[in-house]
Amino acid sequence: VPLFFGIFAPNFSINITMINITLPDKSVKQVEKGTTAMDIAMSISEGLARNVLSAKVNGEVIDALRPINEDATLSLLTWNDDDGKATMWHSSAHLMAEAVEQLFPGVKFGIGPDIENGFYYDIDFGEYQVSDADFKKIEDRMLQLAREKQTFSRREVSKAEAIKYFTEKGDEYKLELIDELEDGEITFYESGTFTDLCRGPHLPNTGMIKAVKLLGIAGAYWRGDENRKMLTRIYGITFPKAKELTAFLEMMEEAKKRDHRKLGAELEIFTFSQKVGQGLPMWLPKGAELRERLEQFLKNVQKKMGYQQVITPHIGKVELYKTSGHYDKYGEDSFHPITTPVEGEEFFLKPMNCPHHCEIYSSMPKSYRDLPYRIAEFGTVYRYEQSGELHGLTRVRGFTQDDAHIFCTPDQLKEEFKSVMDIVMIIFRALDFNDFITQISLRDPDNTQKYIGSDENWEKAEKAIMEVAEERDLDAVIEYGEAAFYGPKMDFMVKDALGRKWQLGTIQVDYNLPDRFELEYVGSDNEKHRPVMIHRAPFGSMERFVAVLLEHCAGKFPLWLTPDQAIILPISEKYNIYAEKVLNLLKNSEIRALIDERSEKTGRKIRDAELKKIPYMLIVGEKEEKEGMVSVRKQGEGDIGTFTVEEFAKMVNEEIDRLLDVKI
RNA sequence: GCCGAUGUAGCUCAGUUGGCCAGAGCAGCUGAUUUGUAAUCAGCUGGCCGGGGGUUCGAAUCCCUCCAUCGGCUCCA
Repeated sequence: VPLFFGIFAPNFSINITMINITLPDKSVKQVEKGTTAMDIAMSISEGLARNVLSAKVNGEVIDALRPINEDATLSLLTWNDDDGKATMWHSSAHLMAEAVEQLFPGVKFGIGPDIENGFYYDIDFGEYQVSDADFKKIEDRMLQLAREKQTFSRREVSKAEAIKYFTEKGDEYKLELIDELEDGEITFYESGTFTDLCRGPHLPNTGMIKAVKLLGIAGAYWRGDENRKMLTRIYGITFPKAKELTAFLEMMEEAKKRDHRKLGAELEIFTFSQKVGQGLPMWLPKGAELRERLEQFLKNVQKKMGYQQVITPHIGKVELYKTSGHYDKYGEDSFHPITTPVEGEEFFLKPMNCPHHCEIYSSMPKSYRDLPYRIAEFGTVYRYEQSGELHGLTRVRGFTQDDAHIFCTPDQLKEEFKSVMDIVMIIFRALDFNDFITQISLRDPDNTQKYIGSDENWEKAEKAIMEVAEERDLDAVIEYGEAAFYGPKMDFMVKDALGRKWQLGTIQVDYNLPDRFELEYVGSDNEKHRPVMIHRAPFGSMERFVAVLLEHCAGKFPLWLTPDQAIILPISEKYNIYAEKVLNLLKNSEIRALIDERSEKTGRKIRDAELKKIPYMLIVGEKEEKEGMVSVRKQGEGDIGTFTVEEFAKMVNEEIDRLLDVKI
């Protein structure tokens, strides 16, 4: 019917069915059935129509050229909408596939979706050897095809027809995908010489793609399964304007400057050595001092919150990990045990601190009056990570967790969880971390038998976590089925300079280890009971935290944390003695400072201090010496005036107190 | 671990199709200069061209292999 409709519409106007389209501003347009989003855009303005990438009809994103056949709400999607961008990038994946297929005939295609920043396509290149040297060629062909303004034509096909097409083409990957689809829900999209199995939606035409950049090439296992064939994944991004591509590339360059690996070396925070081994960071003096300040800060908070510090060894007998259950799960895929030469006893480098802490718990009998029992340790652990996984300080083989374990009764769980969350918030605030994601991981409600612990306890814990998040006004993402088998958890995630997410703080409820270690306490009823355990690490690990912090503040650490808070710049060597005097006064006020005694010009000393991101520069010359003052320059801001050393010290300490204003 | 790329001085990079003792800027050291809010000048030091093996009259340049790094995949207690 729709086919005839178009042709004979004028003669049958009396039979035309009208539909109501509600636009985002709530206005309603009455149009003929079969009108497209593009038609409606055109009726509003031609300029708008030129920018429409796709449309959201009754909540579903569809092609702007697809007929609408019933009353609907409609939003026209442009580059300013995430869904619009997604359409552009998904179509770009097709465009790239078309270009690749023309340049490398016979290649086979896996999947090619849009992603957060662009798109990729997984391709089996067969005998071809492709590398980023081929990018130029592919990009040029893509632009050439884009200029042809190819349309994307959507076609519903039967399963048999779909199978026939890809059998003839010889693409087993598409056939596997089709196999999992129901007859009647299969659609093809055809653009230029390329036809793909695809749900859509797509752009009105490829001409809207004005700028193309292929970003990378990587192996990717078919369907994410490491036992299956590795396809070649090409990442790319496209834009409706060349200028946007330039801006994107500039942003990427900026992000690289924030890379913690670069900043960590420049600011002398940490280093790696091939001789020591990959993934084994070493903290340089400035980094070690900074880390100690972070640790001290947390220790102080924890002390106020009733934690006790403990210290445990770096190795533990194999039996310890058999009891904890970690041996069965990870024994093979971990660092292998070390053995004593005479007795042949086996020890593991500790991959976590909990088993040791459980043994501390049971070293003395506990009564309900001893709970909650909170023990903390900056525990260094070692984990085998596949070599390809290592990444700066964010993914290493040896790292220190700001670990603590809380043993409590099920009734105390909620209060304890809340106080742990408060610690996380205190830390995030002191470091000005406000852009983080909170994730709550709960049981899969349809599959509760795969979790250890009673339903009653799980429900209690899950309810407690949700309530705490709500009471503290946290906008948490809830993931069902993401809980560990031993308990629900809450994680805090932060993005790095390139937008990759890293998990930092974690709070986990555990019903498993108390069982395995047979932990007990005597209740008021004089009966033995099993405590609940909470694992928690507000920083996550010192290494990863400092890495994310470096990127977060682009190397400009908060004043209380930064290695050197001020540098004294004497105008000439004549004022070095006065500079020493200023330095001593600052030391008395617990301000970390140093003197640039080189015989350089002031401009040069300022430049170097600016590049080292030292927060305050104190310039001293004849005038300052005579008056007992310092001229203060703030990093990144410039001259802020002349002060006495005491005034300056007070100003700095007040600034620090504001940041560390911790109310417990 | 897998796919792809990279590896030249502390850092950023040059080194033409293999051919004289491997170069520059910054940093460092020495000296001169004594300086007022983002680079003073001069001289010098510094490299087994990631390690090992091979091809060649000759290798930083070509081949093999190992190591490390980078971007992904898979993993992540």
